[in-house]
Amino acid sequence: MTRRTFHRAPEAERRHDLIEATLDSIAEFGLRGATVRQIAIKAGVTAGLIRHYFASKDHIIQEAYRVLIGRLTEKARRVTGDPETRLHDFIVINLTEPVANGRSLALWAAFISQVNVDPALAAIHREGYLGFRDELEELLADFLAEKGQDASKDRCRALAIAINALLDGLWLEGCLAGELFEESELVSIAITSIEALMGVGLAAGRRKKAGR
Amino acid sequence: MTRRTFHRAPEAERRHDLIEATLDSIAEFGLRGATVRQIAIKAGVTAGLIRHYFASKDHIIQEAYRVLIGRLTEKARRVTGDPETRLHDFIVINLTEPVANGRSLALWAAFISQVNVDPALAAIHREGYLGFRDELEELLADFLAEKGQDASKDRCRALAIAINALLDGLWLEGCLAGELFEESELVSIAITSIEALMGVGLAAGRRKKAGR
DNA sequence: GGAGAAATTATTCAAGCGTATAATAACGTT
DNA sequence: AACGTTATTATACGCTTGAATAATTTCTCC
Repeated sequence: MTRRTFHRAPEAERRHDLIEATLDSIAEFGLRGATVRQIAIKAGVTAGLIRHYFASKDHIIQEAYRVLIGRLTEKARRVTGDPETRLHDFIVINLTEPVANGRSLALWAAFISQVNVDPALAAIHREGYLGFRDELEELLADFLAEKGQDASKDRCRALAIAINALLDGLWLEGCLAGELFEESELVSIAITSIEALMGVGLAAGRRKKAGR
Repeated sequence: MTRRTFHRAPEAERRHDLIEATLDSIAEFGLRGATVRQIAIKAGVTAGLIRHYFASKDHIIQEAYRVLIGRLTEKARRVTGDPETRLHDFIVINLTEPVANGRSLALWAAFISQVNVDPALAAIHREGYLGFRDELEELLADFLAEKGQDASKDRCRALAIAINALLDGLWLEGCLAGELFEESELVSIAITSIEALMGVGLAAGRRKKAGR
C-alpha cells in the first residue's frame, strides 16, 4: 500500500487553509461537527497535521474566531472620507455581503454560544467587539459635529447604543431571512431610521447608491 | 453493591426536568458539552432514562429549543391593555430579565448556530419566530391608529422592521454586556428611540416607570 | 544528486459518545 | 401484603473523538 502524495506548503498558507477549513466546517456542521478529522478533510490533509500547526483543537478554534471577527469588522474599520460618507459606508458595509449573510451569522452564533464556556474565546470576543461601538461612537461624534448638532458625551453615548443596536438587529434580520428583503431594503431602512434618530439628513442627494 | 434509590416521577414532571437540565447543560457547556450523560447528571438521573422519554438525543434538543422559544416570547405575547400600554410593556419585557440575560443569549446562539445543520431545528425556528415581527407589526398598527398617525401598510412594515431590529439589537447588547448599562438604561433608550422613529410620544407622563 | 531537516501521513490509544438491552426497584391496584 | 406494571438503574457495545507517536515523503541547500 502506497502513501498519498502531498506537497509541503509555506507555514502561513497552510495555517490559513486550516483556519478556513475550520470556519467552513463550523458553518456547515456546527461546532459539534467541526472535528479535527472533518477540518482535515476540508483542508485536504490528514488529521495529524492540524496538531503540527496548532497546539490543540481549542487553539485552532480560537484562531478561527479571531479571523472571523477581523473579517467582519475590517472593512467597516477602513471607511474613509468626510464624516457623512464614512457613516454612510459604515452602514452599507455592515448590512450587505459579505458581512451580512447566513454563513456569517451561523459562525458568529456558534462562537457567541461558546463565550461562556471557553474563557479564551471570551477574551477574543471582548477584544474584538469592544472597539466596534467605540468606533461607531467616534463616527457619530464627527458626524454630529460636522452637522453642527449637539455632540455632548451623553447624547453620543445614547445615540451610539441605539444606532449600534439598530444595525446589529438589521444585520441579524438580513442574515436570518435575507430572502424576505429586497435588495438594499435594509440599507434604506437603516438610513431612514438613523436620520430619524439623529434628527438630521444623511446621504440625501448622494451620488453613491444606498445599495452595494 | 446496591443500586441507587430513586422515585418514579409523573411523566410531565420528569420530561420538564429533563428539558430543564438540557437547557442548563447547553447554557453551561455549549451544545458540544450537552451530552446525554451530562444532562442526566443535571437532572439527577442516569443517562438511560433520557431515552425512555425521548426517542433520541436530537429529539430532546429539539424539544428544549421549542421550550426556550416559548419562554422567550410568551410574556411578550400576553401584553394587554390599550395599544400604548401594550407597546410599552412589550418593550420592557423584551429588554429586562428574564428575557434579557447572558444565559438566554447563550442558549439562543447555540440553537441559531445549528439551524443550518438540523432541518428539524430550522422548522421549529421558523414556526416560533415568524410570528414575532408580525405581532410587533400589529402592535404598531394599533398604536399608530390610536395616535391618529399614518398607518399604511408600507409604513408599518418599514417601522416594524426597524423597531424589531432596534429591540433585537438592544436585547443583544443587554445580554452580551448587561453590566455596562445602568438599570433600565436600555429601556429608556428603546423608548426614546422608538418615539423618534415613529415621530410620536410613547409612555410620556405614564404612571408606570420605564424600568421593570 | 545526495544529505539533512521537517512537513506530512499513517497508526495507535484511551476516553467519551449515543444507543441498546437486561436487571431491578418503586408504586398503584387489589 | 403479594402482584404486576413500568420507570429507572446498570451494564455493555460499537463508533467517534482529540491526542500522541512512529514512519515516510518532500524539499532545500550544498
